[in-house]
Amino acid sequence: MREVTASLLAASRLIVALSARALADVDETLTLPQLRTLVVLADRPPLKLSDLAAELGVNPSTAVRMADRLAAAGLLARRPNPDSRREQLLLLTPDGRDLVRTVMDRRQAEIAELVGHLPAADRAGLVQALRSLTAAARHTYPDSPDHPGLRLG
Amino acid sequence: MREVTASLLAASRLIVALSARALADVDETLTLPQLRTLVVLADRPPLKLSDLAAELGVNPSTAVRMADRLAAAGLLARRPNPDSRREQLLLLTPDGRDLVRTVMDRRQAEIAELVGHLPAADRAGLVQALRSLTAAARHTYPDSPDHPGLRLG
DNA sequence: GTCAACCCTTGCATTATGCAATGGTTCGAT
DNA sequence: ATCGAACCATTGCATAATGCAAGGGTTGAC
Repeated sequence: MREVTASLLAASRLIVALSARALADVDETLTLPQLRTLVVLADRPPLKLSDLAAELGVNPSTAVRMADRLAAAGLLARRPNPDSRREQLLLLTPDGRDLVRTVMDRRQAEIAELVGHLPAADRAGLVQALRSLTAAARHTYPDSPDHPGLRLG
Repeated sequence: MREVTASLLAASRLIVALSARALADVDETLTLPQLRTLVVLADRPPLKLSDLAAELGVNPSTAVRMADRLAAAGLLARRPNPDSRREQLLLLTPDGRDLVRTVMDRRQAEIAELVGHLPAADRAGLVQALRSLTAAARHTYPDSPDHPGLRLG
């Protein structure tokens, strides 16, 4: 059992490190929270600020400032909601969308290269085992209202 | 291939979330960087500050302030190095050691519970596949002088 | 004995974060 | 219709984490 957890932790560290590297390779200045914000906003209809905050699991004030910085960097745009003057809609600019796509592609490539070194049998076993694992997580944590970080795609 | 990376990313997110939860369950106030610092210092002979900084991959000034905070919290102690007056040795207090052990145990338990829901076959396949993966990483990134985050235990 | 290299520290700047207070907006109940 | 509760974004204040640059003490080699 100790072996399982140890290998899981090592693999997780590895993926995190590769992800961080993919980000750094694409843009030295963008931080991880900033990327996370952009990712949440990508491929989704415009979000109002409070929904973004909820999605990220942070305080609204944090989301406000994050939006400030990303807007200043030209990656995000604020639009008034025509249906409600107290709300504001956030969406990515074309630059923001491009950046997200580039980083994601890069990460995909980094991980793919790693997995490419794996024997085919291990590769199949990996998918099978990890699917089981996230399924088990879904079972253990049925739905995570208070754990926004736990997104089991 | 897309499947493999997607499942890897999902699993990594899961492990990270569980780790964060284990920490929060044990101590609401301790931050992740602080825990990481304590972990580096645990089970190791006293480190001088510059070595700690190198181990963490941060600027020495960051390590100084981290040590300040952890010392203020009673988790870490500074000792003059009898062999060199310009150096300083950092080590955990008994409280610090206890805290690290508690958090690690908790994390271990969280992950173990998850893995416990896995069919035995998947469990074996998981270890095998993850071992292959970290082995592949070792091959792809022979030794990581500039990637202190990449510890393939 | 001098000077370069090393070590820790501190000042300054920036990002990320939460809590509390505030002013504007919406909506339902009266 | 209006009044108050709920909602929304924002800002002030505090703290942690981080890097860069400068500075003062210490060591060691030459």
